[in-house]
Amino acid sequence: MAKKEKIRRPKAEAPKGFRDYFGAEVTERKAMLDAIAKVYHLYGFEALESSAVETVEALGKFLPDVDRPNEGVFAWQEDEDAEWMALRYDLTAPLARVYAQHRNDLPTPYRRYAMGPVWRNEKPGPGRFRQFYQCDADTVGTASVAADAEICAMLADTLEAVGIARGDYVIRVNNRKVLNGVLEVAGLSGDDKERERGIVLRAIDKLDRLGVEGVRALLGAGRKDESGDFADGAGLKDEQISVIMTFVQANETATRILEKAATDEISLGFGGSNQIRAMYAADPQTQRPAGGDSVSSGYRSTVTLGHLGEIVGTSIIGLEGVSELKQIANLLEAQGYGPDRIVIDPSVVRGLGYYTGPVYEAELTFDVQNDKGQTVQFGSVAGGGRYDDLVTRFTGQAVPATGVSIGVDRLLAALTAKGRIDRTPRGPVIVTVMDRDRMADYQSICADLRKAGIRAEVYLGNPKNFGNQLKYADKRGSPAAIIQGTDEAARGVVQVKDLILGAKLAQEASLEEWKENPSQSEVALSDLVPFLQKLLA
RNA sequence: GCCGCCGUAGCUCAGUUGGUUAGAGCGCCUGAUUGUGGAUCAGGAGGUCCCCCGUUCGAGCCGGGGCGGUGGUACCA
Repeated sequence: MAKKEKIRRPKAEAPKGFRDYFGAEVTERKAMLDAIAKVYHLYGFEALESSAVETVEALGKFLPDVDRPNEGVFAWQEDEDAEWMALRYDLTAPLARVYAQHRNDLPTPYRRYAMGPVWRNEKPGPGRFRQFYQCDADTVGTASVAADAEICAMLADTLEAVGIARGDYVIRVNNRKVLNGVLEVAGLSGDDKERERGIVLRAIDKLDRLGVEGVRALLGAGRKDESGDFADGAGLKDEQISVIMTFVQANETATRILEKAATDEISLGFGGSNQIRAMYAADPQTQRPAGGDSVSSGYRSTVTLGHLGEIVGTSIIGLEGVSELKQIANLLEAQGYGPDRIVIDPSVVRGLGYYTGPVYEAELTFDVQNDKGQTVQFGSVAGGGRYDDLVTRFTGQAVPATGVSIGVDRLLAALTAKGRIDRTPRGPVIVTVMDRDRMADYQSICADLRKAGIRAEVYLGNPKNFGNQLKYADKRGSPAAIIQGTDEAARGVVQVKDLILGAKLAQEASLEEWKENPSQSEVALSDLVPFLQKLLA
């Protein structure tokens, strides 16, 4: 019999890896973007908004499979023979295209900032989405390390501008040239060693997670993890592995050198306090420099640079890298950005293949708890570096560039988890509807509030059940409700119900007490605006 | 991609050795109460038990396959 026809309904669900952002989430992010843009602008960078869609060809050769370009990116073809199009996966590749296209009209160096969503077609995870915001600043057209130093300084200013206190973050700087020098010493500089270099790079990047032995395994035969998955190794010889491991353990070695210096000083009858403090100016787990104290961190940087010089030996490129790091440190010091905030850290490599010089990364040094109360490793909130070959793809000419990218969503999540951002929604004042035929009066009250700059609205739902109107106001997080029945209207007054106070009383007081004290005041209509202004203050 | 765990109401989950009509809490809706939020009380709506095949007189439960989710790992321009 009239069995209900099965209607196939669409699932009301955002696609995997995507989500919706409500109210405060949107306004908070906008406030953060504005704060970041203000700093970028102050440093002389120009705004740029480029298209969200690019041709796959322009986006780059970083796609693993030309026949299936939607691996990792959202890409499509209009028809069989048409060009592949894709949503941008970062803001750097589009910048290279924009600069190449408009280079005759743009100043050199070209300094621009850009912000907006980017898309990646990858497996989503907790706190990891397929659409997220980036906020970048880049300088195109100069090879000077002063550009790199400037970006590091600006990154420090930016983090402080969005509410991260000095000491709650550290910016780590390294140089790909140092790593390339090490690879050269290990005999991995040939064009045919591309694959090995990639594995080495990624292995070093995982030091903090896999530990020294894990990295060593990846450099050699490979590594089988607890989940049963096997990762292919680079298959290097023992001598090669030990060269690279010396580099990998550079931070630990720096600690040991400082330790020895301290004991030597003490055995000679000196205090050795600077050496001891420098020894401890690092994360106890990873031995990565942690900033925080200018003198000891500076001392540590000097030791690290000296050690790096020894590792790269006679490699020209390696020595160049060490020298650039020294220059950057000096430039930053001169501007007042000491090693308490920006440190030299050889363990920073960044996974991306396109970096050619200095690379940098910003990390938060305070603990962040997740919803289960566990302390969670937050990783980096911003990163960047020098990429001298990206524009060359278009022009054929060498166009050096350097820049930084801030992961805005991550930064927001960290600040929210830390309680630095107040998430309690603040709703509008609700003008309730007591008499349905007096809507015009209510709208008029509401209009007066709006003219005075008070966020307000008239209840537009079904006014039959008055209780529902207050429930609505409650759900909106409204600070107050305005009530005016026939009685009040005749006397030219309104009832103002303080919902925040009321809710507080409801928790503490008994039912009877609460009913008797409705946290409500009668106010003359003419006094309503000043009354509310005082209440909302 | 690989490995493990999971899939029952909007949410969190029970569900006995395989047995009739699948339950609870929370949430939602209606009413007690068309002039007052919380609480209480009464009532109500809401399910292809992820899908398919098989075993069985009989499957939410057993077997096989698929799909989906999740955690780890790999990749991440």
